[in-house]
Formats: sequence, structure tokens, C-alpha cells
Amino acid sequence: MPELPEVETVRRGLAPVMEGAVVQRLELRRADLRFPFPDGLAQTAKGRRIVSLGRRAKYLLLDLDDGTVIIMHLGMSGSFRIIGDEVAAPGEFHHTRSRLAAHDHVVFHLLGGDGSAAQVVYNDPRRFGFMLTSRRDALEDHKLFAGMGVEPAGNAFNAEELALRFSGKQAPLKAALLDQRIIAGLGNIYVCEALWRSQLSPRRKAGTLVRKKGAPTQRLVRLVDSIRDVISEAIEVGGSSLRDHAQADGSLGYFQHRFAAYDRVGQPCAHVGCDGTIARIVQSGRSTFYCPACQR
DNA sequence: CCTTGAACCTGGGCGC
DNA sequence: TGCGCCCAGGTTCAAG
Repeated sequence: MPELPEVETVRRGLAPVMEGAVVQRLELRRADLRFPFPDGLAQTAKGRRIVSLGRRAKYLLLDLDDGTVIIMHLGMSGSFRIIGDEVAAPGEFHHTRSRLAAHDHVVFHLLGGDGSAAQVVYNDPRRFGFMLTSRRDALEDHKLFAGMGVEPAGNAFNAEELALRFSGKQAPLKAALLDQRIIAGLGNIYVCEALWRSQLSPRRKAGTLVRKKGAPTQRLVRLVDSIRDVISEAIEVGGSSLRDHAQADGSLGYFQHRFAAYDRVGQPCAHVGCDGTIARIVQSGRSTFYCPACQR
């Protein structure tokens, strides 16, 4: 479930439980996810207080009080859930704590500042996710973050900035927007949605949105606005929940109900005055959904 | 530089 | 009911 809005939703769900809590134990239930866990990860985290849970692009950043940062990526199928140790309400069964399921690979056993215990469980069937560590003061130089593109929800993201990065690019817009070295955080869904909103063809060369002198075209301004809008709207409603994928608190995101292009092959294009039909093509090995009639 | 294809994994959906 | 195939929110690497 993980493009930027989903990762931000996860962050907001976990932060109240994790920030300020002490890691009593970090339980690694296998030796690796996509990569092996760093040597001594469990020992490194044990007894540390969590200073903050942040996010950069699709990465979650768990800052510990000794300057260690645990970098977490959800891959394609990663998710977190919280298990509290709340006493059952009268008349209810007491939910067994630590009811673990298949593909629960990591468990943060936490003790909150108020004395409450909680467990934060990482589940990832496909195991494309990973957890690595860095020092906070070296994070910007970390291989994963050096050369990473601009945050589409951040202040530095604007048409002038994107014009610089698109200038001279022959790559199709779809590929350019998915390139994390240009913009960091967009994935297949939100790229399709942003291109549909701005009525730009996913096949158009990125460089065609930049004027000769390097200034952004009106189309590029439209694209930037669409990206900003679609990302912020998705975050507002808790991201997309595909396959009933729940957020950390068990609730579902609702943005999938607002998809205008993604996964809507054969459905009529919703742009006013357009009688086109959403089509699916494959670009760089991934599905692109768009309206051939109005996206130019 | 650019593009494609494959790889890493598991599971859901669909056609037969 | 089962099997085989295709597809999936991401990233990375090799090869042309």
C-alpha cells in the first residue's frame, strides 16, 4: 500500500504510539526482508527511546535517542498494525496480546511514557520491504537518500524546479514522474491520477513541458498543481486501501474511491465534455491507465 | 542517456 | 475443487 500518501498515513497512525516510547524489545522473526537486517539491530534498538517517526518520500525514519535512525520501506505489501494491551472492556473478551499472523516479521515491543504497553507489528507477505540503519547526522549522505528527488508535498516542489529536472528529457512523462531521482514519493497510482487530472499523455516526452530558455510551460504548471492536489487529497482521506489493506489503527483509506484513471479500464473518462474511455497500456513494464481522447 | 526485461516474493482473481 | 496463468502499490540490475 505504499506510495507517499499511504506512507504518510502510516506515519500519522504510528507516531502517537511510537514517539516517546521506549523499545523494550525488537523482535525479528526472521533474518531478512528484502535485505538482511543490519547486524545487531535488535540489540541496537533495545532500551532506546524513540525520539520521532518521520518520513522522506516513501521511507519511514525512526529516530532513536542515541542518534540511530531505523530506515523502513514498505515495499509493495508492507503494513503496520498496533496491538495495545488495553484491558478488555466489561463484557468483552480480552484480546490476546501478541496474536501474530503469517508474515508478521518484526514486532516493536514498546513501553509508552504513560506506562502503557503496545506492540507495533510489521507484516509483509512479499517481503519487498526492508529495514536498515544509519546515523542521523549521516542520513543525507546515505546511499538511499543522496540524489533523491524533490518532495511533491514540500515547499521546494514547483514548476520552475521541475522544469530544471525535465529539461531536455526524452523519457515519457510516466517514466519521468516515477523516477525517484526527479520526484521522490510518487508511484504508479498517483502518477496515473496526476496525468489524468492535468490531461497530459503519459507518453509525452518530459522535455516538451519546458520552454527553450528552461522556463516551465503552462502544461507543466498544470501538472505540478495536479500532483500537489492529488497527493494532499489522498493524505487527507487516509490514502488508498487496495485489497482491504488497513492502516495502522485498522481503519481503511478512502482514496481508491476517487480514482479517475487507475484500474478503470473501459470506464468512461470523467472529464467534462470528454467522451473517451480509460485505456491501459504498458510502459517500462508497468500498467498505465489514461484517457487517450483528452490526455495529450 | 534511454528503454526493456527480469529479478526479488506471495497471494488474489479469473478462465477452464 | 483445482490448476495454471496473469496481475499487483517498489526498486534495482543487466543488457541492448
